[in-house]
Amino acid sequence: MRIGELSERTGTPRRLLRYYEEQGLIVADRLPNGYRVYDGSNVDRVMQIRGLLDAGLPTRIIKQILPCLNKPRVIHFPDATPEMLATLENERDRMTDRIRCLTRNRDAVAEYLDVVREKLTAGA
Amino acid sequence: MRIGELSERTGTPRRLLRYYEEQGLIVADRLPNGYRVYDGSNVDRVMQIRGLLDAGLPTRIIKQILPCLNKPRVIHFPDATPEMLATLENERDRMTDRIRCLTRNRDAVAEYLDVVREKLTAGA
DNA sequence: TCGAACCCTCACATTGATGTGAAGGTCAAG
DNA sequence: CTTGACCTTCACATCAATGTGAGGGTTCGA
Repeated sequence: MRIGELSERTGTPRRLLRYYEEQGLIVADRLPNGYRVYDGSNVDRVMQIRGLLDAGLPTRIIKQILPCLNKPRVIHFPDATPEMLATLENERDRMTDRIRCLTRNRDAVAEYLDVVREKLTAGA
Repeated sequence: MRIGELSERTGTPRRLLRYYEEQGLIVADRLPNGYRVYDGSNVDRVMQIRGLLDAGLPTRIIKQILPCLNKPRVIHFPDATPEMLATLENERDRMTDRIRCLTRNRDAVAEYLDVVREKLTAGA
């Protein structure tokens, strides 16, 4: 598929798909005329990128964790330098922190909503 | 305490504490000379704000969910307009999405690290 | 009374993720 | 062969979060 279809299927502006490519998050083949071509796997990939961006991770970090997520677990050991492993461990922990923070606050919001709903139905 | 101490205790630049105040996320009393004064509760509050910012929520949203998080559950019903409730429900769901995404990816990173560590200790 | 260490406001700069549009090439259908 | 819907690159604009520093007031201890 070309960029327009990927854009539609992921709900992502073309502009951003080019940006993600520029940042090294996705790669695109090119047709002889220069058009970008993508295969189906890019849809999931873009969704994942958007989710992580939305969760506060910068592209720089996303680029580093994406290679860990390939389903056929192929580990490129040249990438597995000690620094890289330290970075990944650090990111893993930061993600855990984020999850904790989000969970705590989401639960509080949810509880608030429950209480309000209860009052409203009782009072009406 | 004044802004310097709050800054130290939260690891947050003064500049940002003033910014959060400007955005309506925290309030500060003022000494006669104009200096900001804070009490201990602001430490937790600032930490919470930073956590949420780090998790990708914009100040605009944080400002809306913070009132739900007061421990003595005091619900200001003037705030509880239908639009506000809809906003909160929407945010709650978005937070749930973020949690899911982060959890999935964190687990993948963790698993990757486990595999690499295993290979390294076995191979060395 | 002076200097250090605070505090204030104001304002401009930067960074990352985006929006937007110009100027132009490609291609299929009428 | 032209029109419309694609695509390209390039570049400037915006927005939120943050950095940085100027210019100036306050407080306290030597």
